[in-house]
Amino acid sequence: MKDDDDDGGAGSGARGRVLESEHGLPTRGPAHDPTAPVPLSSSSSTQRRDRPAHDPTAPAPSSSSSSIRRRDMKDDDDGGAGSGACGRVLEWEHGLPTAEELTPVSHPLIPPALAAAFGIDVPRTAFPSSAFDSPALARKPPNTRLSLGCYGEDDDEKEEEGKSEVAAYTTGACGGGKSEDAASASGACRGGRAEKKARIAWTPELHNRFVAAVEHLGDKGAVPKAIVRLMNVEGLTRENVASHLQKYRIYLKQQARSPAGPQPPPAYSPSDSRPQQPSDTSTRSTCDIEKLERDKEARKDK
DNA sequence: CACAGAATAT
DNA sequence: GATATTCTGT
Repeated sequence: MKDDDDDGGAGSGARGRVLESEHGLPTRGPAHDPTAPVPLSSSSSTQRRDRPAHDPTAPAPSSSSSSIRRRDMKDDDDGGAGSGACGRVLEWEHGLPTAEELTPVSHPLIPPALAAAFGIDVPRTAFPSSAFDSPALARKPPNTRLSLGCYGEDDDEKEEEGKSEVAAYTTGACGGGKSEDAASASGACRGGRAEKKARIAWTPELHNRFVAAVEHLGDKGAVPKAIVRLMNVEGLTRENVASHLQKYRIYLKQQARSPAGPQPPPAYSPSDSRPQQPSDTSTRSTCDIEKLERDKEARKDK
């Protein structure tokens, strides 16, 4: 247990930084490939100081003029929402992110530094939009990348995570003891080995997808594996979902237990809470869920 | 063995 | 408190 640092209580501590992407949306194209798994993204409103200039070698996806925002939609996607957080909650209750929002939400959120480190350039849209034939395949291509930010330490830590990537857990077994190298995590274990998994942050977007998937799968089929598949979020592991699901269920139970309970701030999820309002039962909205549904089926079909 | 779920740890 | 990791049953 020499791990020490780690997140630990850190959560609330100063090191709250997580995988927040750049605050500014990088150059945004209109549409992305619907098939590509949405990279774990998170947009926090936390004021984030910019990273120092990127190296000249880095492509630096973040353009200086990041004022490109497409606000035509009725709702904004990110939950963080730095500006104006007024009736947004209501909006959420109304409709989960529209399908368009749900799927295409993919930005190259890899910190420039990291990208450079890996010698990769954030792929923009390598796939023909009509390539949604098989999302499953889509995730495989060289396109896929870990966008999971690491719950690193504070701000100025440097990423040394030696290519952990997905391969990290592949070796899983690795003889059982796994904490050893992790211990020196912060130090320098260039050896390259499975490191501690960075904590993922369940941003409103992620949670939305999660809820949508769960609800869509139904009580019966809402198991981690299925959920992960439906969500189709790059880097999201079954364990991540399992953990979240566990909590989510507890939350639901509480909700059920106190329907009239005067406990307004349960807010487990900043986004939405329950499935849908009781009002309509006939008007099945064709929304995000549908999209997911389609995706799922397509995938299944494959 | 892989997975889901609960229990526990960080 | 939020997630991760471990444990246990299937």
